[in-house]
Amino acid sequence: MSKNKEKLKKVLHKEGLRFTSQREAVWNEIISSDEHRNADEIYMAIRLNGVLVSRATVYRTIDVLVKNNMVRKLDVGVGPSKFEHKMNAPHHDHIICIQCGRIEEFMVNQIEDLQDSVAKEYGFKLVRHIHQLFGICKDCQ
Amino acid sequence: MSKNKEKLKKVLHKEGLRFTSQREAVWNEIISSDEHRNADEIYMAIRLNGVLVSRATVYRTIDVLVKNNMVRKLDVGVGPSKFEHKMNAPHHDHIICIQCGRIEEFMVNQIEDLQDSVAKEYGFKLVRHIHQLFGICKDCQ
DNA sequence: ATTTCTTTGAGACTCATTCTCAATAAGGGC
DNA sequence: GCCCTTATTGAGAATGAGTCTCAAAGAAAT
Repeated sequence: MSKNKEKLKKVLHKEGLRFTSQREAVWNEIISSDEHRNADEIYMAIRLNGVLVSRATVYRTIDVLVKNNMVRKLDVGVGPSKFEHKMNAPHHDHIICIQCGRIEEFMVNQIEDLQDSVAKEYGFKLVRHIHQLFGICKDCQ
Repeated sequence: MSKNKEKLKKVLHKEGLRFTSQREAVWNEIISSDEHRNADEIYMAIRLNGVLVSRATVYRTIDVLVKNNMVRKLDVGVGPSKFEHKMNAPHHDHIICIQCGRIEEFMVNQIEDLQDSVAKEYGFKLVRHIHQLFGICKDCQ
């Protein structure tokens, strides 16, 4: 059994949820690409593969994956949220072009550390963060 | 004429928009409080003051104010967006409790500088950013 | 095999936000 | 002030992402 399938089984078990072919199909579709896709795009991709999974199940499954840190939810400021898997991908944040929608990934250790300090200072136990820079990319300027 | 009214007039003029009593009412309501309120709360507050402004106008006006950096839009992860004015208020970002919804403000110069570096590195002209830390506050832990 | 509990799918529903369009009001020129 | 042009407004319809419902189907337990 693949490592990814293992991972899914483990998380579902931890959540007290059953391993089903639908949930596997959603997870497989999400890890099959490094694109930032919305729920509907993921749903359509699964259908194109000939598998029948409802939109509701796609949303429900994504929720579980996001909650368990396997998928990141991305609010791009306009339209539906986008999702990306976090398997083997190092942590990163995003810089987004407000003209063309282009998304680049960035990661600065110093910023991560400073975030931890802020959380500590305010007595918060940090769960996640959103850090998105919006601007005009080189091509659109 | 108050400085705030001046500011609104200037921005509306710059945008080629007219100065109207409705837009003034929305702006006045927003600067009257330092709370983080959603569009509907702002709408209701205006009505309580006896002024009649439609929901559509509240949304339309907020859009202009956000675009012109007079108001900050806050996506708190669940439910409607919240808004806060930026008059005389130094720049800050937010740390949000995912249990009780409490919002604290923080500001770290070093993070701001690092953001600028990232934008520069990727060739982006930075327009705005979202930086929100989500966690469990002291009281909810 | 029977019971129990979870999951699923189809579509209804929610609710923040945006759109429509006829009526109204600003702003500029006279 | 009065016209004229053009923008703005309000009421409610429309949109659309996401969630919920509930009967049918499937898995697990006994």
